[in-house]
Amino acid sequence: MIRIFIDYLLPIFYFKCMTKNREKLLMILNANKVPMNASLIYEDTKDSFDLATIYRGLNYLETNNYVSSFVFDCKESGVQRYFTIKEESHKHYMHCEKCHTFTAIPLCPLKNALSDIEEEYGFIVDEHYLTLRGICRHCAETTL
Amino acid sequence: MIRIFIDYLLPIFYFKCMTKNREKLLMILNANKVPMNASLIYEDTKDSFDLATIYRGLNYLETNNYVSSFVFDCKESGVQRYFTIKEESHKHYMHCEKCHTFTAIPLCPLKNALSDIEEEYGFIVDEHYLTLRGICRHCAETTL
DNA sequence: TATTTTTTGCAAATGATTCGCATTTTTATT
DNA sequence: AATAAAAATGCGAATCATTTGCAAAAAATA
Ligand SMILES: [Mn+2]
Ligand SMILES: [Mn+2]
Ligand SMILES: [Zn+2]
Ligand SMILES: [Zn+2]
Repeated sequence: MIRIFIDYLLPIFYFKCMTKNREKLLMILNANKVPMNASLIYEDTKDSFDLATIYRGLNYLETNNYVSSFVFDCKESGVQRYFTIKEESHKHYMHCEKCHTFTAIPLCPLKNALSDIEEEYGFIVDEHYLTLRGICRHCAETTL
Repeated sequence: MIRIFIDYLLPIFYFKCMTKNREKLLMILNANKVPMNASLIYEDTKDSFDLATIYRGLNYLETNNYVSSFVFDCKESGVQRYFTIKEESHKHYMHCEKCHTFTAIPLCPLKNALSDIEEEYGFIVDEHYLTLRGICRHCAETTL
């Protein structure tokens, strides 16, 4: 299997503890570039490995900073955790409730806002979660 | 039971279909002013009514626009849905991972950003979810 | 008051995620 | 390479928030 990864996003000891399964998970997330949940990944890798292994693998990858995740309540498939490869900058997403896909918002619209809030409320912000829900351009055009 | 509600936040036919239980849910949410999940409310109303009724009541109140909700993954209590009374303007919250409470962010820091995104990506934004996770002022001061 | 509709309590079902444990694979040590 | 120790996997069972079926209770309507 060919290992294609962008250096800067990988911890130094990449090959340490990187099993075939974990690597496959990374490949899938890297190939799709959109947030995927466990069952979506399971589809992608059918009969290749177990769902529990996928969950365990994703958790491992997250605690070791290869991927990050968020929970989202899709009107079609309910509340699930979605995973993405960690990139240079963190990302937020818009979710279309017609085609149920995620689209990345290239730059975080909260840059200044967060430091303002920290200053004003003395709250130390470790993480922030932002998701938009609506109708994507494509679905808006093809008026179903 | 005394009915204290702020007019503007209540649909016109407030008393229609407003059962004792649903009213109690509103009272609790209105009294606490912070996002509460079903079990939290259940504590508050112990032996008064059933957990399933709480869920059903909250769902009713949400579809009828009395309350709104979001899912949040608290490091202590996991992924749960939190409900708040609907106020004039929608609200976002900071969650402290030391005392596990929510604090409202009085004004939404996404005002302009959203219309920019709609314009740039042709995505129609129906809802947006923003939550901050960190350490609140109080917990930061009392260095545990 | 009688009839219809809605809500409730309780128990059982659901669905995403986790966990226990025996087995297999990987890593470290002779 | 062979052996011993450690970590990962598959499978099934457990967990936990939330939902649902159903019969009884309450509320709305006639
Ligand atoms: Mn969706
Ligand atoms: Mn918490
Ligand atoms: Zn779409
Ligand atoms: Zn705190």
